[in-house]
Amino acid sequence: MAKNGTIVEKRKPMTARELARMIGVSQSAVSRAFTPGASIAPDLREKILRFAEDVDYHPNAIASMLSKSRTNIVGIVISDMQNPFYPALIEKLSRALQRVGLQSLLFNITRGANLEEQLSALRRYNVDAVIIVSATILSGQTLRWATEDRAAILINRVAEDAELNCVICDNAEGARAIADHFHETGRRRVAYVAGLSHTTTNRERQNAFITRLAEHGMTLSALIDSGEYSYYAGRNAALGLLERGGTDAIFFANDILAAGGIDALREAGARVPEDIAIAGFDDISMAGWPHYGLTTFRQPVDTIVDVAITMIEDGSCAPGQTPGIRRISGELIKRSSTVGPDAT
Amino acid sequence: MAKNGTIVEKRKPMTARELARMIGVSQSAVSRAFTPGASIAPDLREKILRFAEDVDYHPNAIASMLSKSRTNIVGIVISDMQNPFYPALIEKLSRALQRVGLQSLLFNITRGANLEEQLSALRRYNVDAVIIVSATILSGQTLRWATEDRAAILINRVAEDAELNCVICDNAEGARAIADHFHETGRRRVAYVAGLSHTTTNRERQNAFITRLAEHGMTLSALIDSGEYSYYAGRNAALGLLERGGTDAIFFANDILAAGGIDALREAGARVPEDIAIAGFDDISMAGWPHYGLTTFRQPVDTIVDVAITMIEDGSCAPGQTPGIRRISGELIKRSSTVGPDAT
DNA sequence: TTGAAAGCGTTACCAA
DNA sequence: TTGGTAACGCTTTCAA
Repeated sequence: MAKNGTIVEKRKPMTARELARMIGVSQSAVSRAFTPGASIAPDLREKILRFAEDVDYHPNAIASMLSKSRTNIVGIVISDMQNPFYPALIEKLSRALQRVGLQSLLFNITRGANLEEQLSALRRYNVDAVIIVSATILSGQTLRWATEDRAAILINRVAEDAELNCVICDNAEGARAIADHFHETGRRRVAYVAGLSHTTTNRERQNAFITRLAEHGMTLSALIDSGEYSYYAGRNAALGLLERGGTDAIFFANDILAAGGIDALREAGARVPEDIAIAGFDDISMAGWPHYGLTTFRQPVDTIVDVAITMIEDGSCAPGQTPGIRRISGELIKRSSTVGPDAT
Repeated sequence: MAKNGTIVEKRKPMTARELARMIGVSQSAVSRAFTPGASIAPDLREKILRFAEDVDYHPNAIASMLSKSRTNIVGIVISDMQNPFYPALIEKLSRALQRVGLQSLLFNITRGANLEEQLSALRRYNVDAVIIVSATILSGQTLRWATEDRAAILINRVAEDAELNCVICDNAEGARAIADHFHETGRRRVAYVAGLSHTTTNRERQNAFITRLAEHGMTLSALIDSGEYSYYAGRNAALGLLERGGTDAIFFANDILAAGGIDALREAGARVPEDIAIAGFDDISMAGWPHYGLTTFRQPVDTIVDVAITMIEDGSCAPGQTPGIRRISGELIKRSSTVGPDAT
């Protein structure tokens, strides 16, 4: 029973030295027992591990970090948890990292506030690697500062100056697939709705899409910058397009925009896909809900995560290595928002 | 220019000792300069900090952890990122922690796999506190193991044996508010759809709801355990209830279930709220979308986060303190899923 | 294979 | 207020 209100002393965990003394071996031996591949007799290791188990000894990771100057921690920098794509990505990422013995230190940065202050812990904590999944906010300069002298990977955006490793869905491929699909399904007057127009992600999708439209001889009926990747931004953009008229298909820069677009159009009395076909990008889980049935380009999240993890493990994203961009192929997912409910 | 493929040595960061030598002061002085409230002459501190800035010296947090045996890291244990409520909570939580100088180490646990292994880093890394926001998965035993000898807070669930600190929305209050609201709006044959029926969260909502129905003399037309807190589970439950008939209102244990319910009912031709009123719990952002207009009980997420942070800061969740349950009041949000689009 | 001992970069205590 | 020095708990030489 806890002593009423009294601060009970936190029992200090056992150290390797204490354990060693108990068993009658050197402290080095204990360290080796816990170091895979260390040169130690199998039975000695066995014995030490058994004892450790009994007395509930666990090596202190902090002390280990200090002497190895390796933390087994990767910093994950994120800014946009509103878009469901990111929580889903973070979830897979952190799981995959855990599987290879890495922990995720979360940096949820806030627009406007002092970024270097928010990210200073990234350097002080000596994380082994930084994974940046924030498509927005971070300027090239901050990016360089945050990743200086440290393994770093950008996910879902590319660095302006190609000085950093990037793992990214092939946005151009996706945009072209959407354009082709619109073309095949007989759409001719097509609009594009950007999220944040200046982001690399948006530019890649937008440029490839517009180029492909031209190649097909289709008309870009409108080009809207919705200002943010949000449901409501999608609604507004769609309503604007509906009012203006002359559009029979809309490609939204991502799914959450498209979801807003679909809802707004239907509420306004337009039929999707009969009057206007809608496509998105990402394939968040909501896109597959019967209510939306959103045709979209599925980001290869699993592969992206795998590639990133591999780069961390094999050191190819370490500082000093020449950085590169890895573009991963995605997949067009056709659903009822473009082809109607009776499609294959 | 990076040397082609060569591993460039990672420039080792400067240490306090080196900086001290440069300036001609003791290493202790450097440490004090960076320690708020340490006894050091203001101008000496000034001088040291200025020098540090110039040569880009930053105290090594790892070393500091080792000697202070304080990490400024809190472990956040989560398992259910599918339900949008949790990413939103995590986001606010991590931001609030950052504001008080704490970093979040993420533990994304997977059902079934060895939990102690997944959580072992929680102990090895000596996190200052553990915040558990996983409503499911963790058994009482694992819970105790993970939080042993360590500051810990459960968010959104209560510990079976009240041995842990809990910060939780007043589920009973919310459930009663929903029941009252159904009553006021003339509903009489009401169903309850559980997520995971055995979770404390569900039990609190379910029991309070059913009790209140009885007090109002209303009929519990059905009690369904949907098996998981998911959109599709909500759909199935709703369709089942529709087919069975005899229900004019449904209280879903959370919003994501309710969203599935609304979509499924409408697709099946039922009118919401005219034929069946729908209410949820949480008030995730989607609930406010015009398409759903979901009446729900808003969890006081900001307050929950604030209370949790305060408990960590003032040490009231430290081991040895007598733990307690903090229930925070929420707010009923009336929307069109119960009162129609023309409500106030 | 084993043990002793020197770091790793701080903080904290003790004199000065 | 300052500087010297012993922890903090591990990893990693270097000898044995």
